[in-house]
Amino acid sequence: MAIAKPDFIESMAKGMAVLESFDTERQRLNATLAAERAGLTRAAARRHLLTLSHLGYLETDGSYFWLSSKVLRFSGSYLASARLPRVLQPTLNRLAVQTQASFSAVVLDADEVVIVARSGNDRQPSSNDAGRVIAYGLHMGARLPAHATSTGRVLLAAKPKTAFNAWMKGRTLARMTPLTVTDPKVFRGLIAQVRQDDFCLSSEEHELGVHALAVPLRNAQGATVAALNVVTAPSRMSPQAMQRELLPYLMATAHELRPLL
Amino acid sequence: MAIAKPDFIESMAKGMAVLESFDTERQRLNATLAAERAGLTRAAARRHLLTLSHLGYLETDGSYFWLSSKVLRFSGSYLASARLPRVLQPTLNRLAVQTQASFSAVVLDADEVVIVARSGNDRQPSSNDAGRVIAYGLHMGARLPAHATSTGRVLLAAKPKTAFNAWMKGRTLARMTPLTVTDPKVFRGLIAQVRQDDFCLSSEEHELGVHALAVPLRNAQGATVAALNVVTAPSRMSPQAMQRELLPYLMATAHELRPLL
DNA sequence: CATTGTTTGTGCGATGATTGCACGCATTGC
DNA sequence: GCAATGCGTGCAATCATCGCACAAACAATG
Repeated sequence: MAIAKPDFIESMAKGMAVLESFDTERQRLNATLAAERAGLTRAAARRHLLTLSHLGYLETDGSYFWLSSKVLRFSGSYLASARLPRVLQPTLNRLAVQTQASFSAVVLDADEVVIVARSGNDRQPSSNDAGRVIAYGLHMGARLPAHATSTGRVLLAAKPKTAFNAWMKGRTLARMTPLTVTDPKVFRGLIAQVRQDDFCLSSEEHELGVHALAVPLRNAQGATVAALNVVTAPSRMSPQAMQRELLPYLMATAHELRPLL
Repeated sequence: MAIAKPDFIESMAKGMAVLESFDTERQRLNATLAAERAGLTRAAARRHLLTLSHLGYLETDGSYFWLSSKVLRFSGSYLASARLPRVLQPTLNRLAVQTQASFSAVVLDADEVVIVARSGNDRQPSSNDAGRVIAYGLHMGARLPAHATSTGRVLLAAKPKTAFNAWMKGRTLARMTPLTVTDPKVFRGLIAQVRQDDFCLSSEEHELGVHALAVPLRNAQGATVAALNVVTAPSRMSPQAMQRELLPYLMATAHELRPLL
């Protein structure tokens, strides 16, 4: 690696790697753990952790570190600036009121989908106060594996064939539940089906007890810019019923949004 | 400044300053603009911008840069990990259903409040489809000036007197609307009132056409850890009606949440 | 169209921030 | 009580980073 890269600040990249090493699974890290997750030496990791906590992005008890609410600053700015969430959020709110279900809009980032707008209760309506929580962890900014989600498949199906093949190349499809499709051949078939149907129904492939139905969101030029889905519990609605009752809402919404995207 | 600071990585701080220079007002920046906002030389700013866009946090057309959806990764991790939003979000969702109003939970960060959980429609119920949008920009991670918001005042009132005095010292209270209280003396009086009442009603001081009512959220040890508020339009509900009809919900919720915080 | 002024991209050598080793201290387990 | 493991942190070498300064692109003006 002889070439100089004066336009790439290494310690910045290391710092971001440290910040990224805090994820949904590992929420509290010390220098040693952060080092191995971020691929740095312990000393470097520690210094970056200290820097980030000085800047207010991390909190610490002296040896362990965790994310502070200051990191929400970035999502706040993104949500205020990006066209997509601004346009989608009010529509999703309306859908939630109309249908009493939970909706998410997502974009694809590498092999995961990222939730950029979200609405609805995470609880099933019920007579008592609580109701059962469905679909854990579906908050703004949450990342889910593309191959095991209805929205991910819709977005993968929207890729040009060559890009999709490149995406598939050498990839193993992680099993999330006993129902996850992990065989590449079967998976390619599913994607082909999505291309035909222009929607995707995925039953308990990402999380047991959750059905999801997704459609692509296209802009006026016909490019798919996001995917919209709705989730329900199988106990509440069969996949067939879901398709019959909720697909029209999704499609109508996609159509409405088209000139705005 | 002869002392060495081996535990503070300067370029990391610069990079974060660059990332922070994208905010709600200025969403697209080139090297020159980012430099002056972040307080760096143009060359340094450019290199950090390029690095951040290589890492996927920014998008660029070659000369201008803007935040990409990847920044949601941090808020996603935070929301999944932090106790506060995890506990509050379901409760806020329930409140929104019960009352048809909009609720936010916030924490204090320096002189701003940060929204860490949020629920409800941003539109007034109405016969036609749209309804009027109230309270713009109240999304997750949004930051509002503490002195002009009901929640901010509740959190300031919860500070120990000495800490509050330190906060006030030399501060000018920015005028957000014609109704914003900007006189320090009057403001101190308001805070004293909040200490007595244990709630705060703020009418159109942050944004015209928005009333807000807030209560503190305390944990089992009695420490105030966040504030919860509800917003409505004055046309829909007078401040008095708001206090009469919604304050009981807020107080009951604060009481319920107490053992969970 | 020429000219001047302004903004932007980037090579380069100097500089000092960054690095990782290595040591000493704290803590745990036997 | 001793070994073993983990952790914090000087220190000097080094190499990434810095900002200058120039070139190129572009804009405005005569």
